[in-house]
Amino acid sequence: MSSELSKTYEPAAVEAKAYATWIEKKAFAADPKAKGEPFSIVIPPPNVTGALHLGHAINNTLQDILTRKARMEGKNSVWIPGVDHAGIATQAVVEKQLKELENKTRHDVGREELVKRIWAWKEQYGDRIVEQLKRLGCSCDWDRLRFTLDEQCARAVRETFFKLFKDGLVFRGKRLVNWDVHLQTSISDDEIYHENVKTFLWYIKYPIEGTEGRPDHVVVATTRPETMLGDTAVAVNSEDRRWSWAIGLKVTLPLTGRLIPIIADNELVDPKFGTGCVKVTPAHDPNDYAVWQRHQGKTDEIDLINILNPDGTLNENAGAYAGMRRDKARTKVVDDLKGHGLLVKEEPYETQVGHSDRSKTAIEPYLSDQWFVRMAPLAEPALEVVRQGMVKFHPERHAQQYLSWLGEKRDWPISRQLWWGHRIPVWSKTLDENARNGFKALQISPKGSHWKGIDLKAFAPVTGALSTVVHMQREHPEAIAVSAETAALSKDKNAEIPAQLLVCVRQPEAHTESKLTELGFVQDPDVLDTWFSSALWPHSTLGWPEKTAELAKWNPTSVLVTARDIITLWVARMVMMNLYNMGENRFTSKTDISDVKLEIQRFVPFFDVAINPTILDGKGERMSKSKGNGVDPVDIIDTHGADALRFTMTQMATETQDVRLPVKKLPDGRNTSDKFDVGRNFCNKLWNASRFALSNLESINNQQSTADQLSLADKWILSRLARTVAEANDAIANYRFDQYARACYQFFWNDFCDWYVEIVKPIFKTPEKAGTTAAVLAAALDQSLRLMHPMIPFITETIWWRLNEVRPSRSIANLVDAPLSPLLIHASWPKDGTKLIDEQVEREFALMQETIVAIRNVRNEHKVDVKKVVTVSISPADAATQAVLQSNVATIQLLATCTINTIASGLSAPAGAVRTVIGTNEIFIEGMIDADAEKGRLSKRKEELTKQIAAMKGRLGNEGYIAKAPPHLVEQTTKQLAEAEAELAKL
RNA sequence: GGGCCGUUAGCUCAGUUGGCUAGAGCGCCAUGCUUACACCGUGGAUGUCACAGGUUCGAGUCCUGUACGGCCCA
Repeated sequence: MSSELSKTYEPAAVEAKAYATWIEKKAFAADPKAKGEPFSIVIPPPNVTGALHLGHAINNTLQDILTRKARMEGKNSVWIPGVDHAGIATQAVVEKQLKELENKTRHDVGREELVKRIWAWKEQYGDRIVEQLKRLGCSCDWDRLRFTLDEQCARAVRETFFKLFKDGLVFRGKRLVNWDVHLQTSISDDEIYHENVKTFLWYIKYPIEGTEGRPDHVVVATTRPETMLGDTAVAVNSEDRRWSWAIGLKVTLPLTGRLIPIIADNELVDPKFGTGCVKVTPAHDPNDYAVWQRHQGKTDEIDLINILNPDGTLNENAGAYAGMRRDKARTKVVDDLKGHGLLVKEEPYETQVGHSDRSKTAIEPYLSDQWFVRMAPLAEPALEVVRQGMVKFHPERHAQQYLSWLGEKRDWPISRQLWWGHRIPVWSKTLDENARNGFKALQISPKGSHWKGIDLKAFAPVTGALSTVVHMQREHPEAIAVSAETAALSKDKNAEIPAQLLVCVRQPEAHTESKLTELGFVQDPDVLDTWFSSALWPHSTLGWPEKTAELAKWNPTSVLVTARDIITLWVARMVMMNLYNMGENRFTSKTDISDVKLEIQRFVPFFDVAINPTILDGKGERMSKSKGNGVDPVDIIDTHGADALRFTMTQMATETQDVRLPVKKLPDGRNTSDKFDVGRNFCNKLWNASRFALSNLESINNQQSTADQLSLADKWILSRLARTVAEANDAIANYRFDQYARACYQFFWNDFCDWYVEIVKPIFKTPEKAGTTAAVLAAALDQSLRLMHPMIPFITETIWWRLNEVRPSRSIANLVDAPLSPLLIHASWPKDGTKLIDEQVEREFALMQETIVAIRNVRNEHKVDVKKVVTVSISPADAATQAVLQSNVATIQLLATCTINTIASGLSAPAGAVRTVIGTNEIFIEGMIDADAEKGRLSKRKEELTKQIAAMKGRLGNEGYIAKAPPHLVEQTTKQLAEAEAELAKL
């Protein structure tokens, strides 16, 4: 299958071949009917218009680590990939293209044609991000790729909407949106830019009714005088003694003659600013709208009057100004106020005005019909599962954001004035007088703007379209649901009689839809927020509402890996919707939960939520296209390799909220960062160490993998390996990916390469004696590859193939279990080898290391030529030390380039030798040129020790310490003190 | 305005119920192409753990406050 490893590590070749092999062998394919404990992850679906960025790189690397490890552990593992249709972003891309290429707007081509074009665009470009994820090495089951707008997801969306509709959890209401009067659509906050505009601040007099000798008017200031036509109150601060007396009185609104109240609102009005009186226009200003909301249901409830048409002209509520464009109306209003002597002054003023990114026109806060999901009943169970720890955040602190946001239970606006998305499956019709009278006679009145459930019998007397719909519902209660809503928001309060009939159609069905159209019903033009479809992701991807094997096996999913900023937008909604849909509507209130605690766990979307850090540039700023500070992961894959990228990302995945990645510009204009060198260097090291091991293993004819005579180094590397496996298990179980990377790095580089490989080199010079060493070397490499595969899959897989050729059998009886597997991706995860951890061995090895380092140190300081063999004698502290050093003389001589002359206690320094001290062992190195250098070092050490001894004596002399510190620590300090004093004595 | 996070070596970050004589990688200095690897080896230098108080025998770690930076929600 493979051949020898190339002399230099070439990631591009390695990666292409490994990925192709996995695909060819269907290595990522999962089968819900296969055995094994379930493990599943659904990908946070990336935006279809997007390209892979570093956020994806880290996020998907971590998911891949979890998936690959679970797979190796023998779990029935699946990673479901998918892409998000990203409503506004995608439509904007295509609309922009339409404008550029054909100079047309969406209105020119029409809804159907635009949607067709967006699909065409998606077919052409939508796979880009998937291809990029593949280059990253993601082991997603690509046959299960989903799109939030595909048929399966659409089915789940319709089903969910229908259920919510029937349960009265979805309703239509008014809301202030950012209205683009040119494009006649609402736009989101992030599509607005603010521009400084030179205008005036106009001060207007509003006469007060019945002031009884006090000031007879208030003065309000505004930059948008025409909005006064929609004023419904004047607000003052109740603490403001200038005006508190006027609360409850009324003013006459100039030009209209309407009487509006003076109300108290301390949140809106800062008495220190301006006149202390603020006009309130709830339908045309977000702050004023908040006032309206605050006063709802209170005694000082106020009206809400919309004075605009969708095209920006004034509507009939503006009286004489109806039909004028907003700028015309402004001039006219100012003139008329002047005429009435109600304009106090005009002050030049500069203010920021929000403009639409797309049409460059000033946006208007505009009250429009929007659909909402009622949060309270859905949020409560979703809060509870997190409070109860059934869904756990990692790091834990992120649960707070989830709980506090969801705790507000603010209704979720789900409609978007777009054409690209799941269209709201509701058909509505305004009821005629006759029908309304029918309702009146039946004394049926919806509560608020929504009304749930129609008693069929009660409808018997009703005729016309209403009756037909009622019959349709009676015949097909599973297919449609009917509801009604009142007409008015404010003024028309006593008319709480259904004005609109709403029909929700469960699944697309031409017959029903045409029938409704025939009856004069019109489908809502809006589409659903993209998050509505992504909220269903953990079950819609698995086939819900069908009762599929996938759903049974893999929902709840094991873990969701995502970014911090998505906790509220997405995580919270998935929890709600999974509980609601999978729990079959049982979990919609708090009272349900206490009864069904055990049951409810089965319906969470995931058990764990792992939050990965945000990657910022070197200055701590978010990476973005406009700033040009982003690093393209694909560039890094090209220059460093995907494994290098992945290693670096893994190492950066700490528990912090964000990590910095200093960005460097390349001459060709691309961005990179030195941080990726860490990953590349590590991969290079792995590659070359493996080449070394493989070439030596090749020379061993005796493939017998028994190990009777393990050397200290053999036992040591197996002990270290066992420790590392334990560390890795721990780290990954706690989503501490950085610790996993660190453990692997340390083990492989510092222990395996720097020590074990170096020690083993001479042994292979006589292959016939290297049988045991080969067995340990092969086993160690085998386990290392398994251990690191989830993080750096390509390179480990490639080396694995070669290892399989060179030395198929790597198990060592009673020591290392290494079952053969043609592909590493399917090899078993290293067994817990904690019984191989040997403290004694590690201590002895450390003693040897310290001795070697001490000699090297002296050599370096005395500038001894690397090749020169020095003569060394050692005076060990005790017999045990002597024995250890004695039995490892060969290794010490090899790694410190020396000849050991004598090891004997009580030895005195040979004439002219430099003396150094390790603990209480004295080491004498002969033939040094400059003896002073060592003296300097030793005197520095003396100083250090003296300081430490003083500190430890101080501690031990402290009664509190002796009395309160744990005995083992006191003992330890005593021992350390004795050691330090002994060492000092030697110096 | 509310909540959360960060501030540890020149840079990027670890430091898990307080026991630290504070670590790693990069960079830096010295030295070596000893055939696995110069994307490397060997050795070395580097810190009032943001600041000010407090608790404690003992604080990078806990508490309070301040400063600076960031994020989320209003």
